[in-house]
Amino acid sequence: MKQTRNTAAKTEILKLINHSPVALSHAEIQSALNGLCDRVTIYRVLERLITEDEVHKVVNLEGVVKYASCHSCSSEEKHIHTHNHAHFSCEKCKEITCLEDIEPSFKVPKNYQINEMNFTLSGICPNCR
Amino acid sequence: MKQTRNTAAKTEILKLINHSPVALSHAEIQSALNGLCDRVTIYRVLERLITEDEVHKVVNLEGVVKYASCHSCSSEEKHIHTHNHAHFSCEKCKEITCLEDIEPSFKVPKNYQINEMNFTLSGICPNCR
DNA sequence: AAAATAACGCAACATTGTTGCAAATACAAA
DNA sequence: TTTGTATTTGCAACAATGTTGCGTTATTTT
Ligand SMILES: [Mn+2]
Ligand SMILES: [Mn+2]
Ligand SMILES: [Zn+2]
Ligand SMILES: [Zn+2]
Repeated sequence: MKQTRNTAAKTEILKLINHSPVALSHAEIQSALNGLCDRVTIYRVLERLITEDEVHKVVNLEGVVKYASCHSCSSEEKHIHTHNHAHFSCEKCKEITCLEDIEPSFKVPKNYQINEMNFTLSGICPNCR
Repeated sequence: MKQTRNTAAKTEILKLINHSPVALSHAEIQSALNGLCDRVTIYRVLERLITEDEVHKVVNLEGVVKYASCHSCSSEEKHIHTHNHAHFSCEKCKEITCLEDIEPSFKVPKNYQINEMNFTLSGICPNCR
């Protein structure tokens, strides 16, 4: 398998995501980086960070893609990585927060092979009320 | 409130969605309509159908927006409409199916006001295995 | 130091979704 | 049936997001 390198772009992007309490969009990351690298590079770095299980992708109810760090994923078990926790998407401030302690229970549908799950609650976050 | 009219575009789009076993994207609807109307009109009709609670919007794990009919929503209770059922997103054929009998249980997060939920399972659908 | 590999910038393109405005249409009232 | 009007549509223009190819730069290995 192809090895990976640490670059300024990758370091800064990961730092941004790790230090943010909410999930960040590509646009938000780009403006925070302040011209450090090209927007295509941001897409490619995010892709890399996901395959390396450093961050995960979250999509809100409107289809907006955001990226969040993997707090609850211990580094040892990163290869068996699944983000089976819930997310909250605020309708007012549009922020996405990981609700890492919420694991929904459900009956598994017959004949379907389930690999991942996305459980997103939306409404108003504590800051907005 | 503003009244709504029945047009050829609206009728055909609703028929398409109602007769499809899986959720349809704007692009799929457009190609099925075969030039019946402009693509902007499709967006506007879909918006209308959603506010009229005829269809609902589903977003898959990659952020692709699709539209599905409201089978389990009785016409009487359309004004108190919430789609609190799960969806399945196939990683192979990319189809989205409503799993209308699956309602997940979870503990409500404190301080968050929940208005909607999106519970999407993904993996391989029965047709693809 | 040289070769190999990984990451990058840039340009070009595709897809998705939005907005303004004038023309067409649906539908209810006359 | 005709008329009036609010609703819907088409078109053009635009914005946002994401992808690809390719030549250049940077990092790692030999
Ligand atoms: Mn998360
Ligand atoms: Mn559904
Ligand atoms: Zn908020
Ligand atoms: Zn499938």
